[in-house]
Amino acid sequence: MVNKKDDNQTEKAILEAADKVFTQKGFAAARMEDIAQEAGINRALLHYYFRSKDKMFDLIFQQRVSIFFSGLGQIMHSEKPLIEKIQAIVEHEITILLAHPYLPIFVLQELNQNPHRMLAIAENAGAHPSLLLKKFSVEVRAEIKAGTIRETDPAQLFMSIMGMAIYPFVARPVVKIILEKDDVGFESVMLQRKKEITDFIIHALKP
Amino acid sequence: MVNKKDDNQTEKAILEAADKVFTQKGFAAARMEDIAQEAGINRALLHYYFRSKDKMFDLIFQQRVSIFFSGLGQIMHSEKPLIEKIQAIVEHEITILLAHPYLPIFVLQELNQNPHRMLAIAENAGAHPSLLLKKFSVEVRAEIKAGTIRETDPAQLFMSIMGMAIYPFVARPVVKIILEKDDVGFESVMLQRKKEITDFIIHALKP
DNA sequence: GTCTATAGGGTGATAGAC
DNA sequence: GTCTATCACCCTATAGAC
Repeated sequence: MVNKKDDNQTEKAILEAADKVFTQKGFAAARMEDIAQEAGINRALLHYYFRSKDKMFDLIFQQRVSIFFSGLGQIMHSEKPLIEKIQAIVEHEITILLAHPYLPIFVLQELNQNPHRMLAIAENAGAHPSLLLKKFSVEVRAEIKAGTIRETDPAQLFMSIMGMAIYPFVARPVVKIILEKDDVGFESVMLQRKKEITDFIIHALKP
Repeated sequence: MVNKKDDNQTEKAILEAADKVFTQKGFAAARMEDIAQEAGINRALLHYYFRSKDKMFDLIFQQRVSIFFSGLGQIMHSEKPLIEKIQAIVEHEITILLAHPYLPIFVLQELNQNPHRMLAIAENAGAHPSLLLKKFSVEVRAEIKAGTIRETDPAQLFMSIMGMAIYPFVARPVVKIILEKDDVGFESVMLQRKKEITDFIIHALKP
């Protein structure tokens, strides 16, 4: 226990580097050399800490998926009234995606190639994906019955919410060109978008 | 010109195979061997027809982006009234994506890694991306001024339309689990979704 | 713990026979 | 045009010195 330099210092550096490289390039295009350079260390060290590229990737990927789902699960199962809940979802998604720009395209791309990974990981994260909609659906139907919102299919509504919030980040390079914005401009548009989406949905749901 | 077997028969087979493999795995993960097998031929033949993996990919990618944008451009620049135009966009996107399930995640993933490719290709396709919004914006503002729709930012509206239509396909594996559907069920939900989205937008835009 | 050197396997591309 | 054989390189992983 005497001669170790910064034990979990380098481990942390590696994890950050791996996250950056994997997230930006995807598993196949990412090379161990890229990660080592990004972390300022040697390739062999990566294997010393994490054995293999696959093991490293699984770790990173699981973390990323958790970010994507854990917060969402809490909101979905909370006791807020429907409109507030929708507002919270939108704010949460956009806030997270502003902090992690490459997150959704990375997760969705890797998931598309390995759909089975999804279940195991998401359940680990505590958010049974198939249960996400259950409570939400009940609440939507209750509001419809009470006449406070228009007749709508809960699943379709949920897809609309997620699509409006997440899609611009997935299509970021296209959006930047079409809107003629740089990164700063893009982020400012996404900040406005929080209120824009919520208003849009509230009006769309009016009876 | 006597002994050649099926000249553009194999070429066509290769293109189809390349499209399938590249679209499903992305450039980095796709191997020439995969494509050759899928086409029922030999690796060397791929190089005989298309020289290199890069050249092959560029070709496929350009075609895919064209599918994505060419039809959209026509609709955006047409003379339909606003609501009809929005309806046409939604129907067009969902129809195309039902026919090409892996298209958006593929295009968006590769674009994220090579944003510069975007411009050259999209302009080739005849749809200046930065002009896509111009006419649409004017029309939206006209309707607002006429009092037929609510005050809305055209760019935000456009992102909402595209997000609602495209996102479920990008997140297809997640959606299938959350909605507990198989492929057939997913497609039927997306068919319903055409009307769902249009209604949603019309209500959201009511003054 | 961290490095250098190298093994071992895979992949894109070409040469050359048919 | 289509195949087999092979080259040359790159990348993951490990062995071994410090």
